[in-house]
Amino acid sequence: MTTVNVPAGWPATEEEARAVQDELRAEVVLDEPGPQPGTGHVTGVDVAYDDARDIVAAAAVVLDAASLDVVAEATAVGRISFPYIPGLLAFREIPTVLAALEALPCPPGLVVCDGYGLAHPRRFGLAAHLGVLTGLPTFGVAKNPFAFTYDDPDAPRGSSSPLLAGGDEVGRALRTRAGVKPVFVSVGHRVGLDGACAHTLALTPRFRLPETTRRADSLCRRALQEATIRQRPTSASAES
DNA sequence: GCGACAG
DNA sequence: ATCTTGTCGC
Repeated sequence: MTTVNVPAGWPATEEEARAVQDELRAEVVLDEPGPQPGTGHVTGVDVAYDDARDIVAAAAVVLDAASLDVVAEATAVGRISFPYIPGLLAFREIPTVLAALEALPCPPGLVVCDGYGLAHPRRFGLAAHLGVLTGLPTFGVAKNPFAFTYDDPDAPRGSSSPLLAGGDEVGRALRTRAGVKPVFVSVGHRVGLDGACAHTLALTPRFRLPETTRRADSLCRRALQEATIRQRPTSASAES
């Protein structure tokens, strides 16, 4: 596991953060179809917090896209770099996520984020932001519709409906399990929406959420626990 | 104007 | 996100 500090010059206010989004938004690439589902590497990233101790832990888990077997993993911990403000989630997660990705022993391939890409008030959510900073293909899978609207997709797995911001389709509500609440897929960088949905279905053979986010979620929680224990030793850790 | 709102 | 044990069900 690696340790990171908040980058110098990292936005400190909402105004600065929004300005960064408005500037970087122009760098997003939307005209690439992206990698073929079921080939290469697919990497899940996720973050866990301990606000009271000002600690954030990120995890990156690389899966073989065909077998969904774990190929590699890495974690990073740091100080919380930004408060949670809807629309500015990326500034809270990105420094530690970048460190985890850089600690991987192999190329991440396609990166799946926990959150949104273009489905965002300024069309520049976490997945788009991470894609621009790394140059990697990225998309987001969120558990909630945020402030967007959608019609409930048909019950069968694979059904979908547009996720709408006003009149624009900014993503898709995708049913990954028959009759279960859909997930909300949106493009980040260098991947098309059809491809992102195909990848999401390939990553959900058994559960509503993609294996990438499930694996990254459990790993970053474990990393947070270990970081917390190191900071404030318990009797159990002191004995061994 | 106020509240809601990814994690 | 997080607070949180056992328990119901495939």
